[in-house]
Amino acid sequence: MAQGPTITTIAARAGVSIASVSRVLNGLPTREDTVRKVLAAADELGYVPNAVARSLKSNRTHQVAFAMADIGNPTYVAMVREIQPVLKTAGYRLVLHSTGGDVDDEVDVLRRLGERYADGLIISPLRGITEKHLDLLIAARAPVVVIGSIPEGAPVDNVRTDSRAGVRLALEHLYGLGRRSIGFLNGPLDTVPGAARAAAYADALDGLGLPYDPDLVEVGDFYRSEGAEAAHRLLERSRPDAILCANDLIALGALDVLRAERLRVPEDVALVGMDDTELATAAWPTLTSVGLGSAERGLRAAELLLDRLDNGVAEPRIVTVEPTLAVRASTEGAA
Amino acid sequence: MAQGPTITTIAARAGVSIASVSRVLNGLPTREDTVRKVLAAADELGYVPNAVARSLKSNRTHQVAFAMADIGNPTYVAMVREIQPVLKTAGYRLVLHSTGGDVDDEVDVLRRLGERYADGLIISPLRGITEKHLDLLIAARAPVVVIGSIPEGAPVDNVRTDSRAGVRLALEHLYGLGRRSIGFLNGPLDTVPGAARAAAYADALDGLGLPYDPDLVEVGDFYRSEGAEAAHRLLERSRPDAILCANDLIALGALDVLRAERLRVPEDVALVGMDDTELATAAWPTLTSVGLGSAERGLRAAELLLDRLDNGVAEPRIVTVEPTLAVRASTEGAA
DNA sequence: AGGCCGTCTGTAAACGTTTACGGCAGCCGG
DNA sequence: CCGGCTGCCGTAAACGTTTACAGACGGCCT
Repeated sequence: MAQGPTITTIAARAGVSIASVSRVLNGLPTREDTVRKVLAAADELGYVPNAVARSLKSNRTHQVAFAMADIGNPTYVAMVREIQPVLKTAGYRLVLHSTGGDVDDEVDVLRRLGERYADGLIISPLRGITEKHLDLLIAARAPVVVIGSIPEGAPVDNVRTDSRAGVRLALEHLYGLGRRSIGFLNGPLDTVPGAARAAAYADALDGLGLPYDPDLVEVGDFYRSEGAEAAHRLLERSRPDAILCANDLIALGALDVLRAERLRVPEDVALVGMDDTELATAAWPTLTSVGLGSAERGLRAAELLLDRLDNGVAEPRIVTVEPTLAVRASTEGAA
Repeated sequence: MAQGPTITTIAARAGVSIASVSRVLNGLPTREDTVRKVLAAADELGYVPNAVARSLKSNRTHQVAFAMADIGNPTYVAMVREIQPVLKTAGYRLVLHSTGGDVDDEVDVLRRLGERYADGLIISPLRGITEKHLDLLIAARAPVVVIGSIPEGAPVDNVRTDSRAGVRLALEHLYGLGRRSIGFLNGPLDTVPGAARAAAYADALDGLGLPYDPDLVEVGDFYRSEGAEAAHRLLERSRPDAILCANDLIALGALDVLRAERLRVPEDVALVGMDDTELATAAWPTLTSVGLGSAERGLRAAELLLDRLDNGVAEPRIVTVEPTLAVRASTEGAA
């Protein structure tokens, strides 16, 4: 594992200056036989340019960071899956941060961006943009794209989903099937998705002329076991004929409980998940689920960032991804 | 987005030399009031050290790369999920490469490691270590840990799973349940897992005194739809009383087909998946699955790499992770 | 009082690139 | 035959750090 060759080594061997070596390697116009000598020397030495030195000079790392709460969550996997190839094609590496949804961790990522280890950042803050975030965002020395909603006037690109429309899609679908007592299993209210979905649920009920019944709402966390517990609590109190879950994992938990209670899905209770992940089609009955366009949000975020990296400053842009409803057996009988 | 402050800026403002600034910021012994002046200046300027310059000097990037075929595959998600926190705790960032299982891409990752953008690499080559890999591995200027099997004597750390034992666990379980006609839906034979599992299947049958029947074996790809197609082909020819699938996705595909054919699971056909992912418990009936310790393999790989980064060279080590069998409803009746 | 030691600081080199600038040789035209 | 232009090339500076080395200064001991 000896120290690798540098352009100095090559220059010595080829009998030229390091400037010539650099020029040849970068394809700048050079006399034929100089090119030959340099390339030969580089080849014999197995030269590989040092990315760090290059970055220092060019002020470009060719890296982009992506920060999200938990790579175990299929939503984020979908995003990464879109982001990665786009970056790769454009010649960027992907640096992955799992913050666990911790605000301090998120802020830390933002601050660290000042170390210039990456040319840009895509961040999906679970707890939303706090004051601390905002200051750092404004002062950030590299472009940032936020996935999720941001405060008015924050000076960054933003990709969001219309979760209000998504919830409305789900409730209208259930309403159209004749369901009138529609429960809701939500995630924590102090998260961005949790808060947004709570508001959207109340809104959509209102739009359908249905009353808001607190007994039909339970809050847990975005995991299966917590979803099951929440479903359990809900069913102890009330007997809805449909349940909307704030993500597919919660819906799986609810499915477990419904099965244990010998309630048939969808005959007794129709079930709708959110995020439309692979889990929705793995379940039985397959889950109707509201797709919030995770993959597309990832894609658009990457595109926005690359555009900004290539073309410099521009007005902050906001992209909204439309939700979709994938109707499956958990609301419409056998698949 | 003005150019950020450097130690030179700080030095000017504090009226000291850049060496003093560096010393203060690195906590080297310095006179009290110099420390104060420097820290004050740094604070006022909002100084953040430049990671690239630091890397150039120290020859450490504090980054580790992880290369695998597809981040959409739950197996790799499990690995990343373990690798990330370990690296983070040790002060390393994670660079993610999805190679799509393409050999050239994998080789490229290995070659790029020479650019020194990362201090080490964890790689899980889908197609195995070819000659090209091997040369680069030997010449690599940074430590590499390979997840999956490697040729004898390759000079790198290695974390592997005993898939032979895993397959044996599954077949013995099925045998114990009285199944004697055990089909096998495999992935491509030119992948490492595919080849290993094919051999293990033949082996385990032999160990149980069962004949190897080519009609009971089908090859597809490691995806759900391909698994379904393979299952379909298999069932057209033969009527096994159990099917082992080379991963959970294939098993889901098989489940779809069995359901369509009105074959009951597990009464008519017992079904076993591999990898023991989240999908296994999302399915219905829940899937018995062979756990190949993806999470643990990721963890151990990260530990090996960090150890090598901290403590320099040592003999190449091989860690083997034992498989486990999670027995669920798809082989043992109602959950 | 002089020398010495210890503490702190500044100068400068180094990490591996890219690139501005000036020099040199060769060629052409006048 | 000389001046100037063109085409290549080498020298050196720069990116932002860390760090070896030497210098400055004060205090203490003899």
